[in-house]
Amino acid sequence: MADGLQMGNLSLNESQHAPQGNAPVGRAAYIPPHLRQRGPGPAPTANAGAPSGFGGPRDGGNWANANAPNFSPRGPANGMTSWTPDGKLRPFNPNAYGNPGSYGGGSSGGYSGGGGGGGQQARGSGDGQWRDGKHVPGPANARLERELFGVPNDPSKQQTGINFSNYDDIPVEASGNDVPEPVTQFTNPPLDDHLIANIKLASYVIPTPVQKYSVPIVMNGRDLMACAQTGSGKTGGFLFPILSQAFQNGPSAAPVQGGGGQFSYGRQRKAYPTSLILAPTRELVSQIFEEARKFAYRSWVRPCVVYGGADIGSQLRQIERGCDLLVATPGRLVDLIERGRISLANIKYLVLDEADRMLDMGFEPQIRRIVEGEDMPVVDNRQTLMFSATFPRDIQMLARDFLKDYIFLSVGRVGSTSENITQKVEYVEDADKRSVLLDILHTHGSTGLTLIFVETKRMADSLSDFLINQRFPATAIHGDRTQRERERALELFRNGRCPILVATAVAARGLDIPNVTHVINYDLPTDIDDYVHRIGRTGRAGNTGIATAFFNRGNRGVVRDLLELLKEAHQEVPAFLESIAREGSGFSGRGRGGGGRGRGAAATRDVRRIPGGMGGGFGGPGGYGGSGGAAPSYGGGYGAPAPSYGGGYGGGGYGNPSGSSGPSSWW
DNA sequence: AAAAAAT
Repeated sequence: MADGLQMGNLSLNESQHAPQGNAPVGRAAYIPPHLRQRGPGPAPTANAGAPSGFGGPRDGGNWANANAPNFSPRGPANGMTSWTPDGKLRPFNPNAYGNPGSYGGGSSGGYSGGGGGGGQQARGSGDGQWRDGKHVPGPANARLERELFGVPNDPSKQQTGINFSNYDDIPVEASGNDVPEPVTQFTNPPLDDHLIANIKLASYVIPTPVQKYSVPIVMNGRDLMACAQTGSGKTGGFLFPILSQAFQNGPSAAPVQGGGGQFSYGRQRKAYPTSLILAPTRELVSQIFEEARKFAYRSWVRPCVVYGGADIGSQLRQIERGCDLLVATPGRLVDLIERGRISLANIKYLVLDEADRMLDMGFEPQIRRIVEGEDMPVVDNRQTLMFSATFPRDIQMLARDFLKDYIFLSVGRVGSTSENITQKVEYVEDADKRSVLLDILHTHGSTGLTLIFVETKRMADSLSDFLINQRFPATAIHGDRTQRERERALELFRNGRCPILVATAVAARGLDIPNVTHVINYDLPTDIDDYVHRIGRTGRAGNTGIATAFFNRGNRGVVRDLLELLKEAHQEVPAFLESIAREGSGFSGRGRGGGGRGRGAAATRDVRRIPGGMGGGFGGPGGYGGSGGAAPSYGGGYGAPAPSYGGGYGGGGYGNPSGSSGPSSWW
């Protein structure tokens, strides 16, 4: 569960929002970067008021009568009787979802999803179906419900999440053309009743700020570029509207290539998901998948997950049983496409989660291949949502190529204003760290879990070794350990048998571990966002937490950001921090100027509306630093080092990655 | 600099 339980009251501070388009009045209509090279841009296909989700009746038709011969391979039963290959009526079989026998049939449609006659067709336990143009939810399933949603009052199954008060003053800024009004509740309209029921089961009470905006944006058929981090509720932010529309509109009616015959009996089947969610790490896709299972409970939508390092055979079997919503890491997905087991021809919704991390990890070629090099519908024929913690230039390029007339959403840091976490910074030289750590562990007592972050894998090993020698129940997690070891370490930590976990950045983000009462930054990260994520492992679910950081001059690169953060969160600021911050009066180490940060400002800005900027927007000299911004000071920072801006990007460097438009002559 | 990721 990446994005957690919410409770209590959330009141957005409306004064901090700018829901309606922020483009200065009087300026020519905004043309998003990705359309600028395409001449007079085509009107976006999806318009407000006419959601096109999930291949619903794009032409205004009615699903019940949809004249759509080829449904997605595991599409609606459509009221047809199901026949086996040898012409017998197939008996209802709850486990035989989409039995192969039902494909490849006659001229009329090539597909009959089975389950006709009397029985409701179920897949796995409790799943629903789409029939006669209507959503028929499956029966309740107590066991599955417990598995998905946990047992009330059972701490081991307890839902954990972000403390609700953390959301109170998260600023959200939306810009772009015709930004829809945010919603304030999980209600119908706009959300589907079945989805709302599942949201209730998951104990989500009120939408998080990002959800308040993303729900109407996505449901109005708009593309979205959201700068938000794990923990902001962004998983629900895209799952809610996507699933809601799926429930209301049914499976995709997009033409399936190859004709009906391809589904003849005995042939291996290809999956044609309607939604694709890409994320960088295995842990992340697993978490997203688990969320999707919750909100797809009893619905016709069957979520699947694929990622590397796991047995591909079982993943294939899962896909064969039906795959409407696919959560994937890029590498494994490319593999499956190459094997001909997945087609993207029916994609209606594409989500890139943690896009900046995916690029950091070198996934751009795979992502471009998936989005532009296979059978994915073009940008106008799908809805694309991108999420990214930062908005550096390579992400802007991606947005320009993958999105159309998008709405830019900027969500402030979660936890930056949290007072549930008491943050302490101690001055500790490297040589003293071990003994100070022992002091802390001795005095902190044995309540709760302690998570210790270090910068290197070697340090993780040596420190956990040291602690074990000192008779502390410690273990370690880092990228050089096998997946098994990682899972084992996490499990030991979770269940309290090893209440001390030494971790590298692998555990900093996304992982949701309940009952962490103390986070120790034995080594501070160089990126303040990492720090925020790390301390966010504690103070969750209404509990308080302590975050201790060991600081010395080696960390002066983050001193300014750290200082700013502590003040923002109303934490005590030690005097040595102030003085070290004054020492290094020059750069703050990472080129993050004043700009878009600080004082509760949203994390990032919509570069499209920088004054005077659009023309030079993407990189005229001095470029997107905004009006007159000299290169080094560069406004927002966006997490990239200052030197890389400059004029750096003229001519060759930029190229034309998508190949979708003319070469270097641009606006 | 580290981490992560298809085999």
